[in-house]
This record gives sequence, structure tokens and C-alpha cells, in this order.
Amino acid sequence: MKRKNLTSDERKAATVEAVIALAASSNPADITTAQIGSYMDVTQGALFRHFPSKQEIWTAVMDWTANQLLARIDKVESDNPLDELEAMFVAHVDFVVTHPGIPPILFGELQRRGKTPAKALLQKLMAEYGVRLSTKLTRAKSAGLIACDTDIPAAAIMFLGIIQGLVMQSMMTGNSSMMREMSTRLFNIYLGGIGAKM
Amino acid sequence: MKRKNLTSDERKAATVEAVIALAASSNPADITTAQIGSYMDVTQGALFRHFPSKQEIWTAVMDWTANQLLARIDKVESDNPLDELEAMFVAHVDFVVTHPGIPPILFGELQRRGKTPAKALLQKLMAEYGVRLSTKLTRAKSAGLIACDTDIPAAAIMFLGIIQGLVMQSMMTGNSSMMREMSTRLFNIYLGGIGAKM
DNA sequence: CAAAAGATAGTGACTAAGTACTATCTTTTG
DNA sequence: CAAAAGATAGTACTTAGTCACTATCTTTTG
Repeated sequence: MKRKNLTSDERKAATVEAVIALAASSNPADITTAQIGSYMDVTQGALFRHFPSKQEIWTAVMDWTANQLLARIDKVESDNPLDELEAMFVAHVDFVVTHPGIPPILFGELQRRGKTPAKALLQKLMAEYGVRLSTKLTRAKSAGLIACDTDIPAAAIMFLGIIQGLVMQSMMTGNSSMMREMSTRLFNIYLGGIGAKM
Repeated sequence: MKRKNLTSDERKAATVEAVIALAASSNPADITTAQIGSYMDVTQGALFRHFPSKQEIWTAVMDWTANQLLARIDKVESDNPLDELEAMFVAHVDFVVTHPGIPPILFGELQRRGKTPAKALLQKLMAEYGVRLSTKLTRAKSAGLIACDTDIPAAAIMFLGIIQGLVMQSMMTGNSSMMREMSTRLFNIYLGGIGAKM
């Protein structure tokens, strides 16, 4: 069997992919460098040629995730802020459904004590997400599309919370296909909550 | 130094308490039997006199949690189902605020692969919680207190999701005191979402 | 009722199985 | 052929779980 050498960048990308794939079927905290290596048909020691420590692998994973998620929710474009919010919602749910390992990774990172680089990236991601939500909600309010007394910070937390709840539900039942269908039903309730005129 | 022997039941209860306390300041997955023992001023080996395995400790913790949480949300009593829902919401948030180790524990257990006894208990807890929510929402609908076309399953998921989101937010900022204040703001949006007449 | 006997809780040193990470040698590749 | 990627075989350390023994508590019995 002939061995295939990848460039350092390729191997880094493959590593991130491997971690995300593994996280879909095992607790992120329990993923070992040996498992990551074996997933890529590479020995465990080879990882340390590209990452100085395991923690750096998590940082790379968080970085990839943040970029992917923000890119997806930034792709929405409409002159109606409510349509944009719905598109963000759908894009986010879609991202999670197609990458079931991501939510456990985020939670695992969130639980970590102290401020690791990976956790800092996660906080930055959430902050930027929040800005986007607030902006669109404010525009919707100005346009008279939602109730004029809408509590925007609370509405932003709620937006993310709904997705959270969905993810949790699907992890509990092990059924992630219900997410897409349920997401529109949840979003309808959300629209009612912020007094959207339909 | 005189040694204090506890009965097996007392020691089990103390262990559960220790685990919950430790989970407030460190990742549940990283809690070792040595840490648990040291928290109670007992050696690590002593734990295995009362629990056959570490997994059984987690099961005991889940059992305690499920009983506590259900007891608290069952205490609410009113002739107005919406008031009951709000009281459940407040009771749940209060439980989480006073036991900050619980959410990480639940999420850690949820991530575990396969069906451990602890995970089964968690699923049972959620199922029972869901029943209570559906019952109250149905009563509210019959009484005309909320919109007659309310999507009850979605509303039940949403109820839990909001709490999820709150918890996540507080874990991110490390500020859990904002939870109580924010919870009423979120609940107001929720009421709007299910078309509550105010 | 006090002392012996038995039961139970806790100790401390150990083990076996991992873990992240490293030093050195080998293969691939431009 | 030289530089980069991977293999091999480690190191040093951590972890859940074990076990023979000891301290403490409870029950029996002369």
C-alpha cells in the first residue's frame, strides 16, 4: 500500500474534518489523538508535526466553525429583515444538521474553565452573531415589521435559544431529521413573540 | 484527627452533593474520583465501597437532579395555566441559578454515546417535563387564554429552549445573576409567541 | 450492662490501561 | 538529493478500579 503524503495545510484541514466527524458519534472530550489519526489513516504522532498541541487542534476546529457559520448566515440577502432572520435561522439549522458534531463541540468548549484560545474564538463568534441579530431586529422594528416595544436583546438571546432547544431535543431522541421540519414551526412562534405582522 | 464514618446512604448523598459542587467550577468530564473524594475529605478508594463504578455516581446525580427539578415544577399550583407556566419557568431558572453545576452535567450526559442508565434517566425527565408542559398548554388553549391555533409540541420545545439559551448565555459571560432578570423578559416574548391575551 | 464479636466504612498502596507528547528513523515528493 | 511528512517506539503522567488491612460503629451475649 502506497503512502500518500499531504501538505501541512491539507493535513490540518483533514484533521479539522476528522474531529468534526468523530464528534458526531462520540463525546468531544473523549476524542483522542489516536482516534483522530486513525480516522485519517495516519499514526497519532503525525498530528504533532502540524499542531504543537492538542489544544491547537481544538482552536483550529473552532476557527473553521466560526468562519463557516458566519459565512452562511452572512449569505442571506433581502430587503425584508424578517425574511433575512428566517433565512439565517434556516441556514443555521441546516449547518447543524449537516454537521451534527458541531453542537457537542461548541458545548464542550463552552464548559472549559479558564480562557482557552478556542473558547475566546467561540465568544467572538457569539458576539458577532448577536450583532447581526440585533441589527436585523432593529431594522425590522424601524420598518414597523415587528412590535415597536420589542425587547431586542431578549429577542436575540431567544433566537439562539430556540436553535439550542432544537439541537438538544434532537440529541435526546437521536433524530436529527426532525429539526428541519420543526424549525419552521418554532420560527413561527418566534415571529408571534416579537409581534411580527403577517 | 478523628474520622467520621457516615452510613452508606449518607455517603452517597454527600457524593452527589460533591459532584454537583465540583461541576460548578470544572468540566464534568474532567471530574476525577480523586477530586470527589478530596472534596469530602475521604480517599478516592472509599467511593467504590458505595458505588460499583464511576458511572453509577453519574446515575445517582441524574436521579437526584430529576427528582429535584420535577418536585420544584410540580409545586406550582394555580387555576390559571399561564400563571402555572410562568411559575414553572421561574422555578426552573431558580433551580439552575442555585445549582450552576447542573446544566454542564446534563449536557455532558446528553453527549454520552450509547444509552447509559444516567442518560435514560435524563430522557425520562425530559419526557415527563414535556408532558407537564403539554398539559398546561392544552388547558390554556381550552380556556381561551392563548391562540386557538397554537402549535403545542413546538411551544413545549420552545419553553425548554429558552431556558437552554439563557443558560448558554450565562455560561458564555460567566454571569449567572443576569438569568433571573432576563428570564421574565424572555417569558414575555414567549407569551406573545403563543398568543397569550394579556 | 459491659465486653466480645461481627459488620461496615475508610485507608493507602497498587495496577492496568490509557493519555498527550517526543526523539529518532524512514519514506515520499518536488 | 534535500526538505517535508509519516512511522515507530518510546516517555512521563493520569485515571478508574482493586485489595488487604484498619478504624469505627452496632449487636449479641454472659
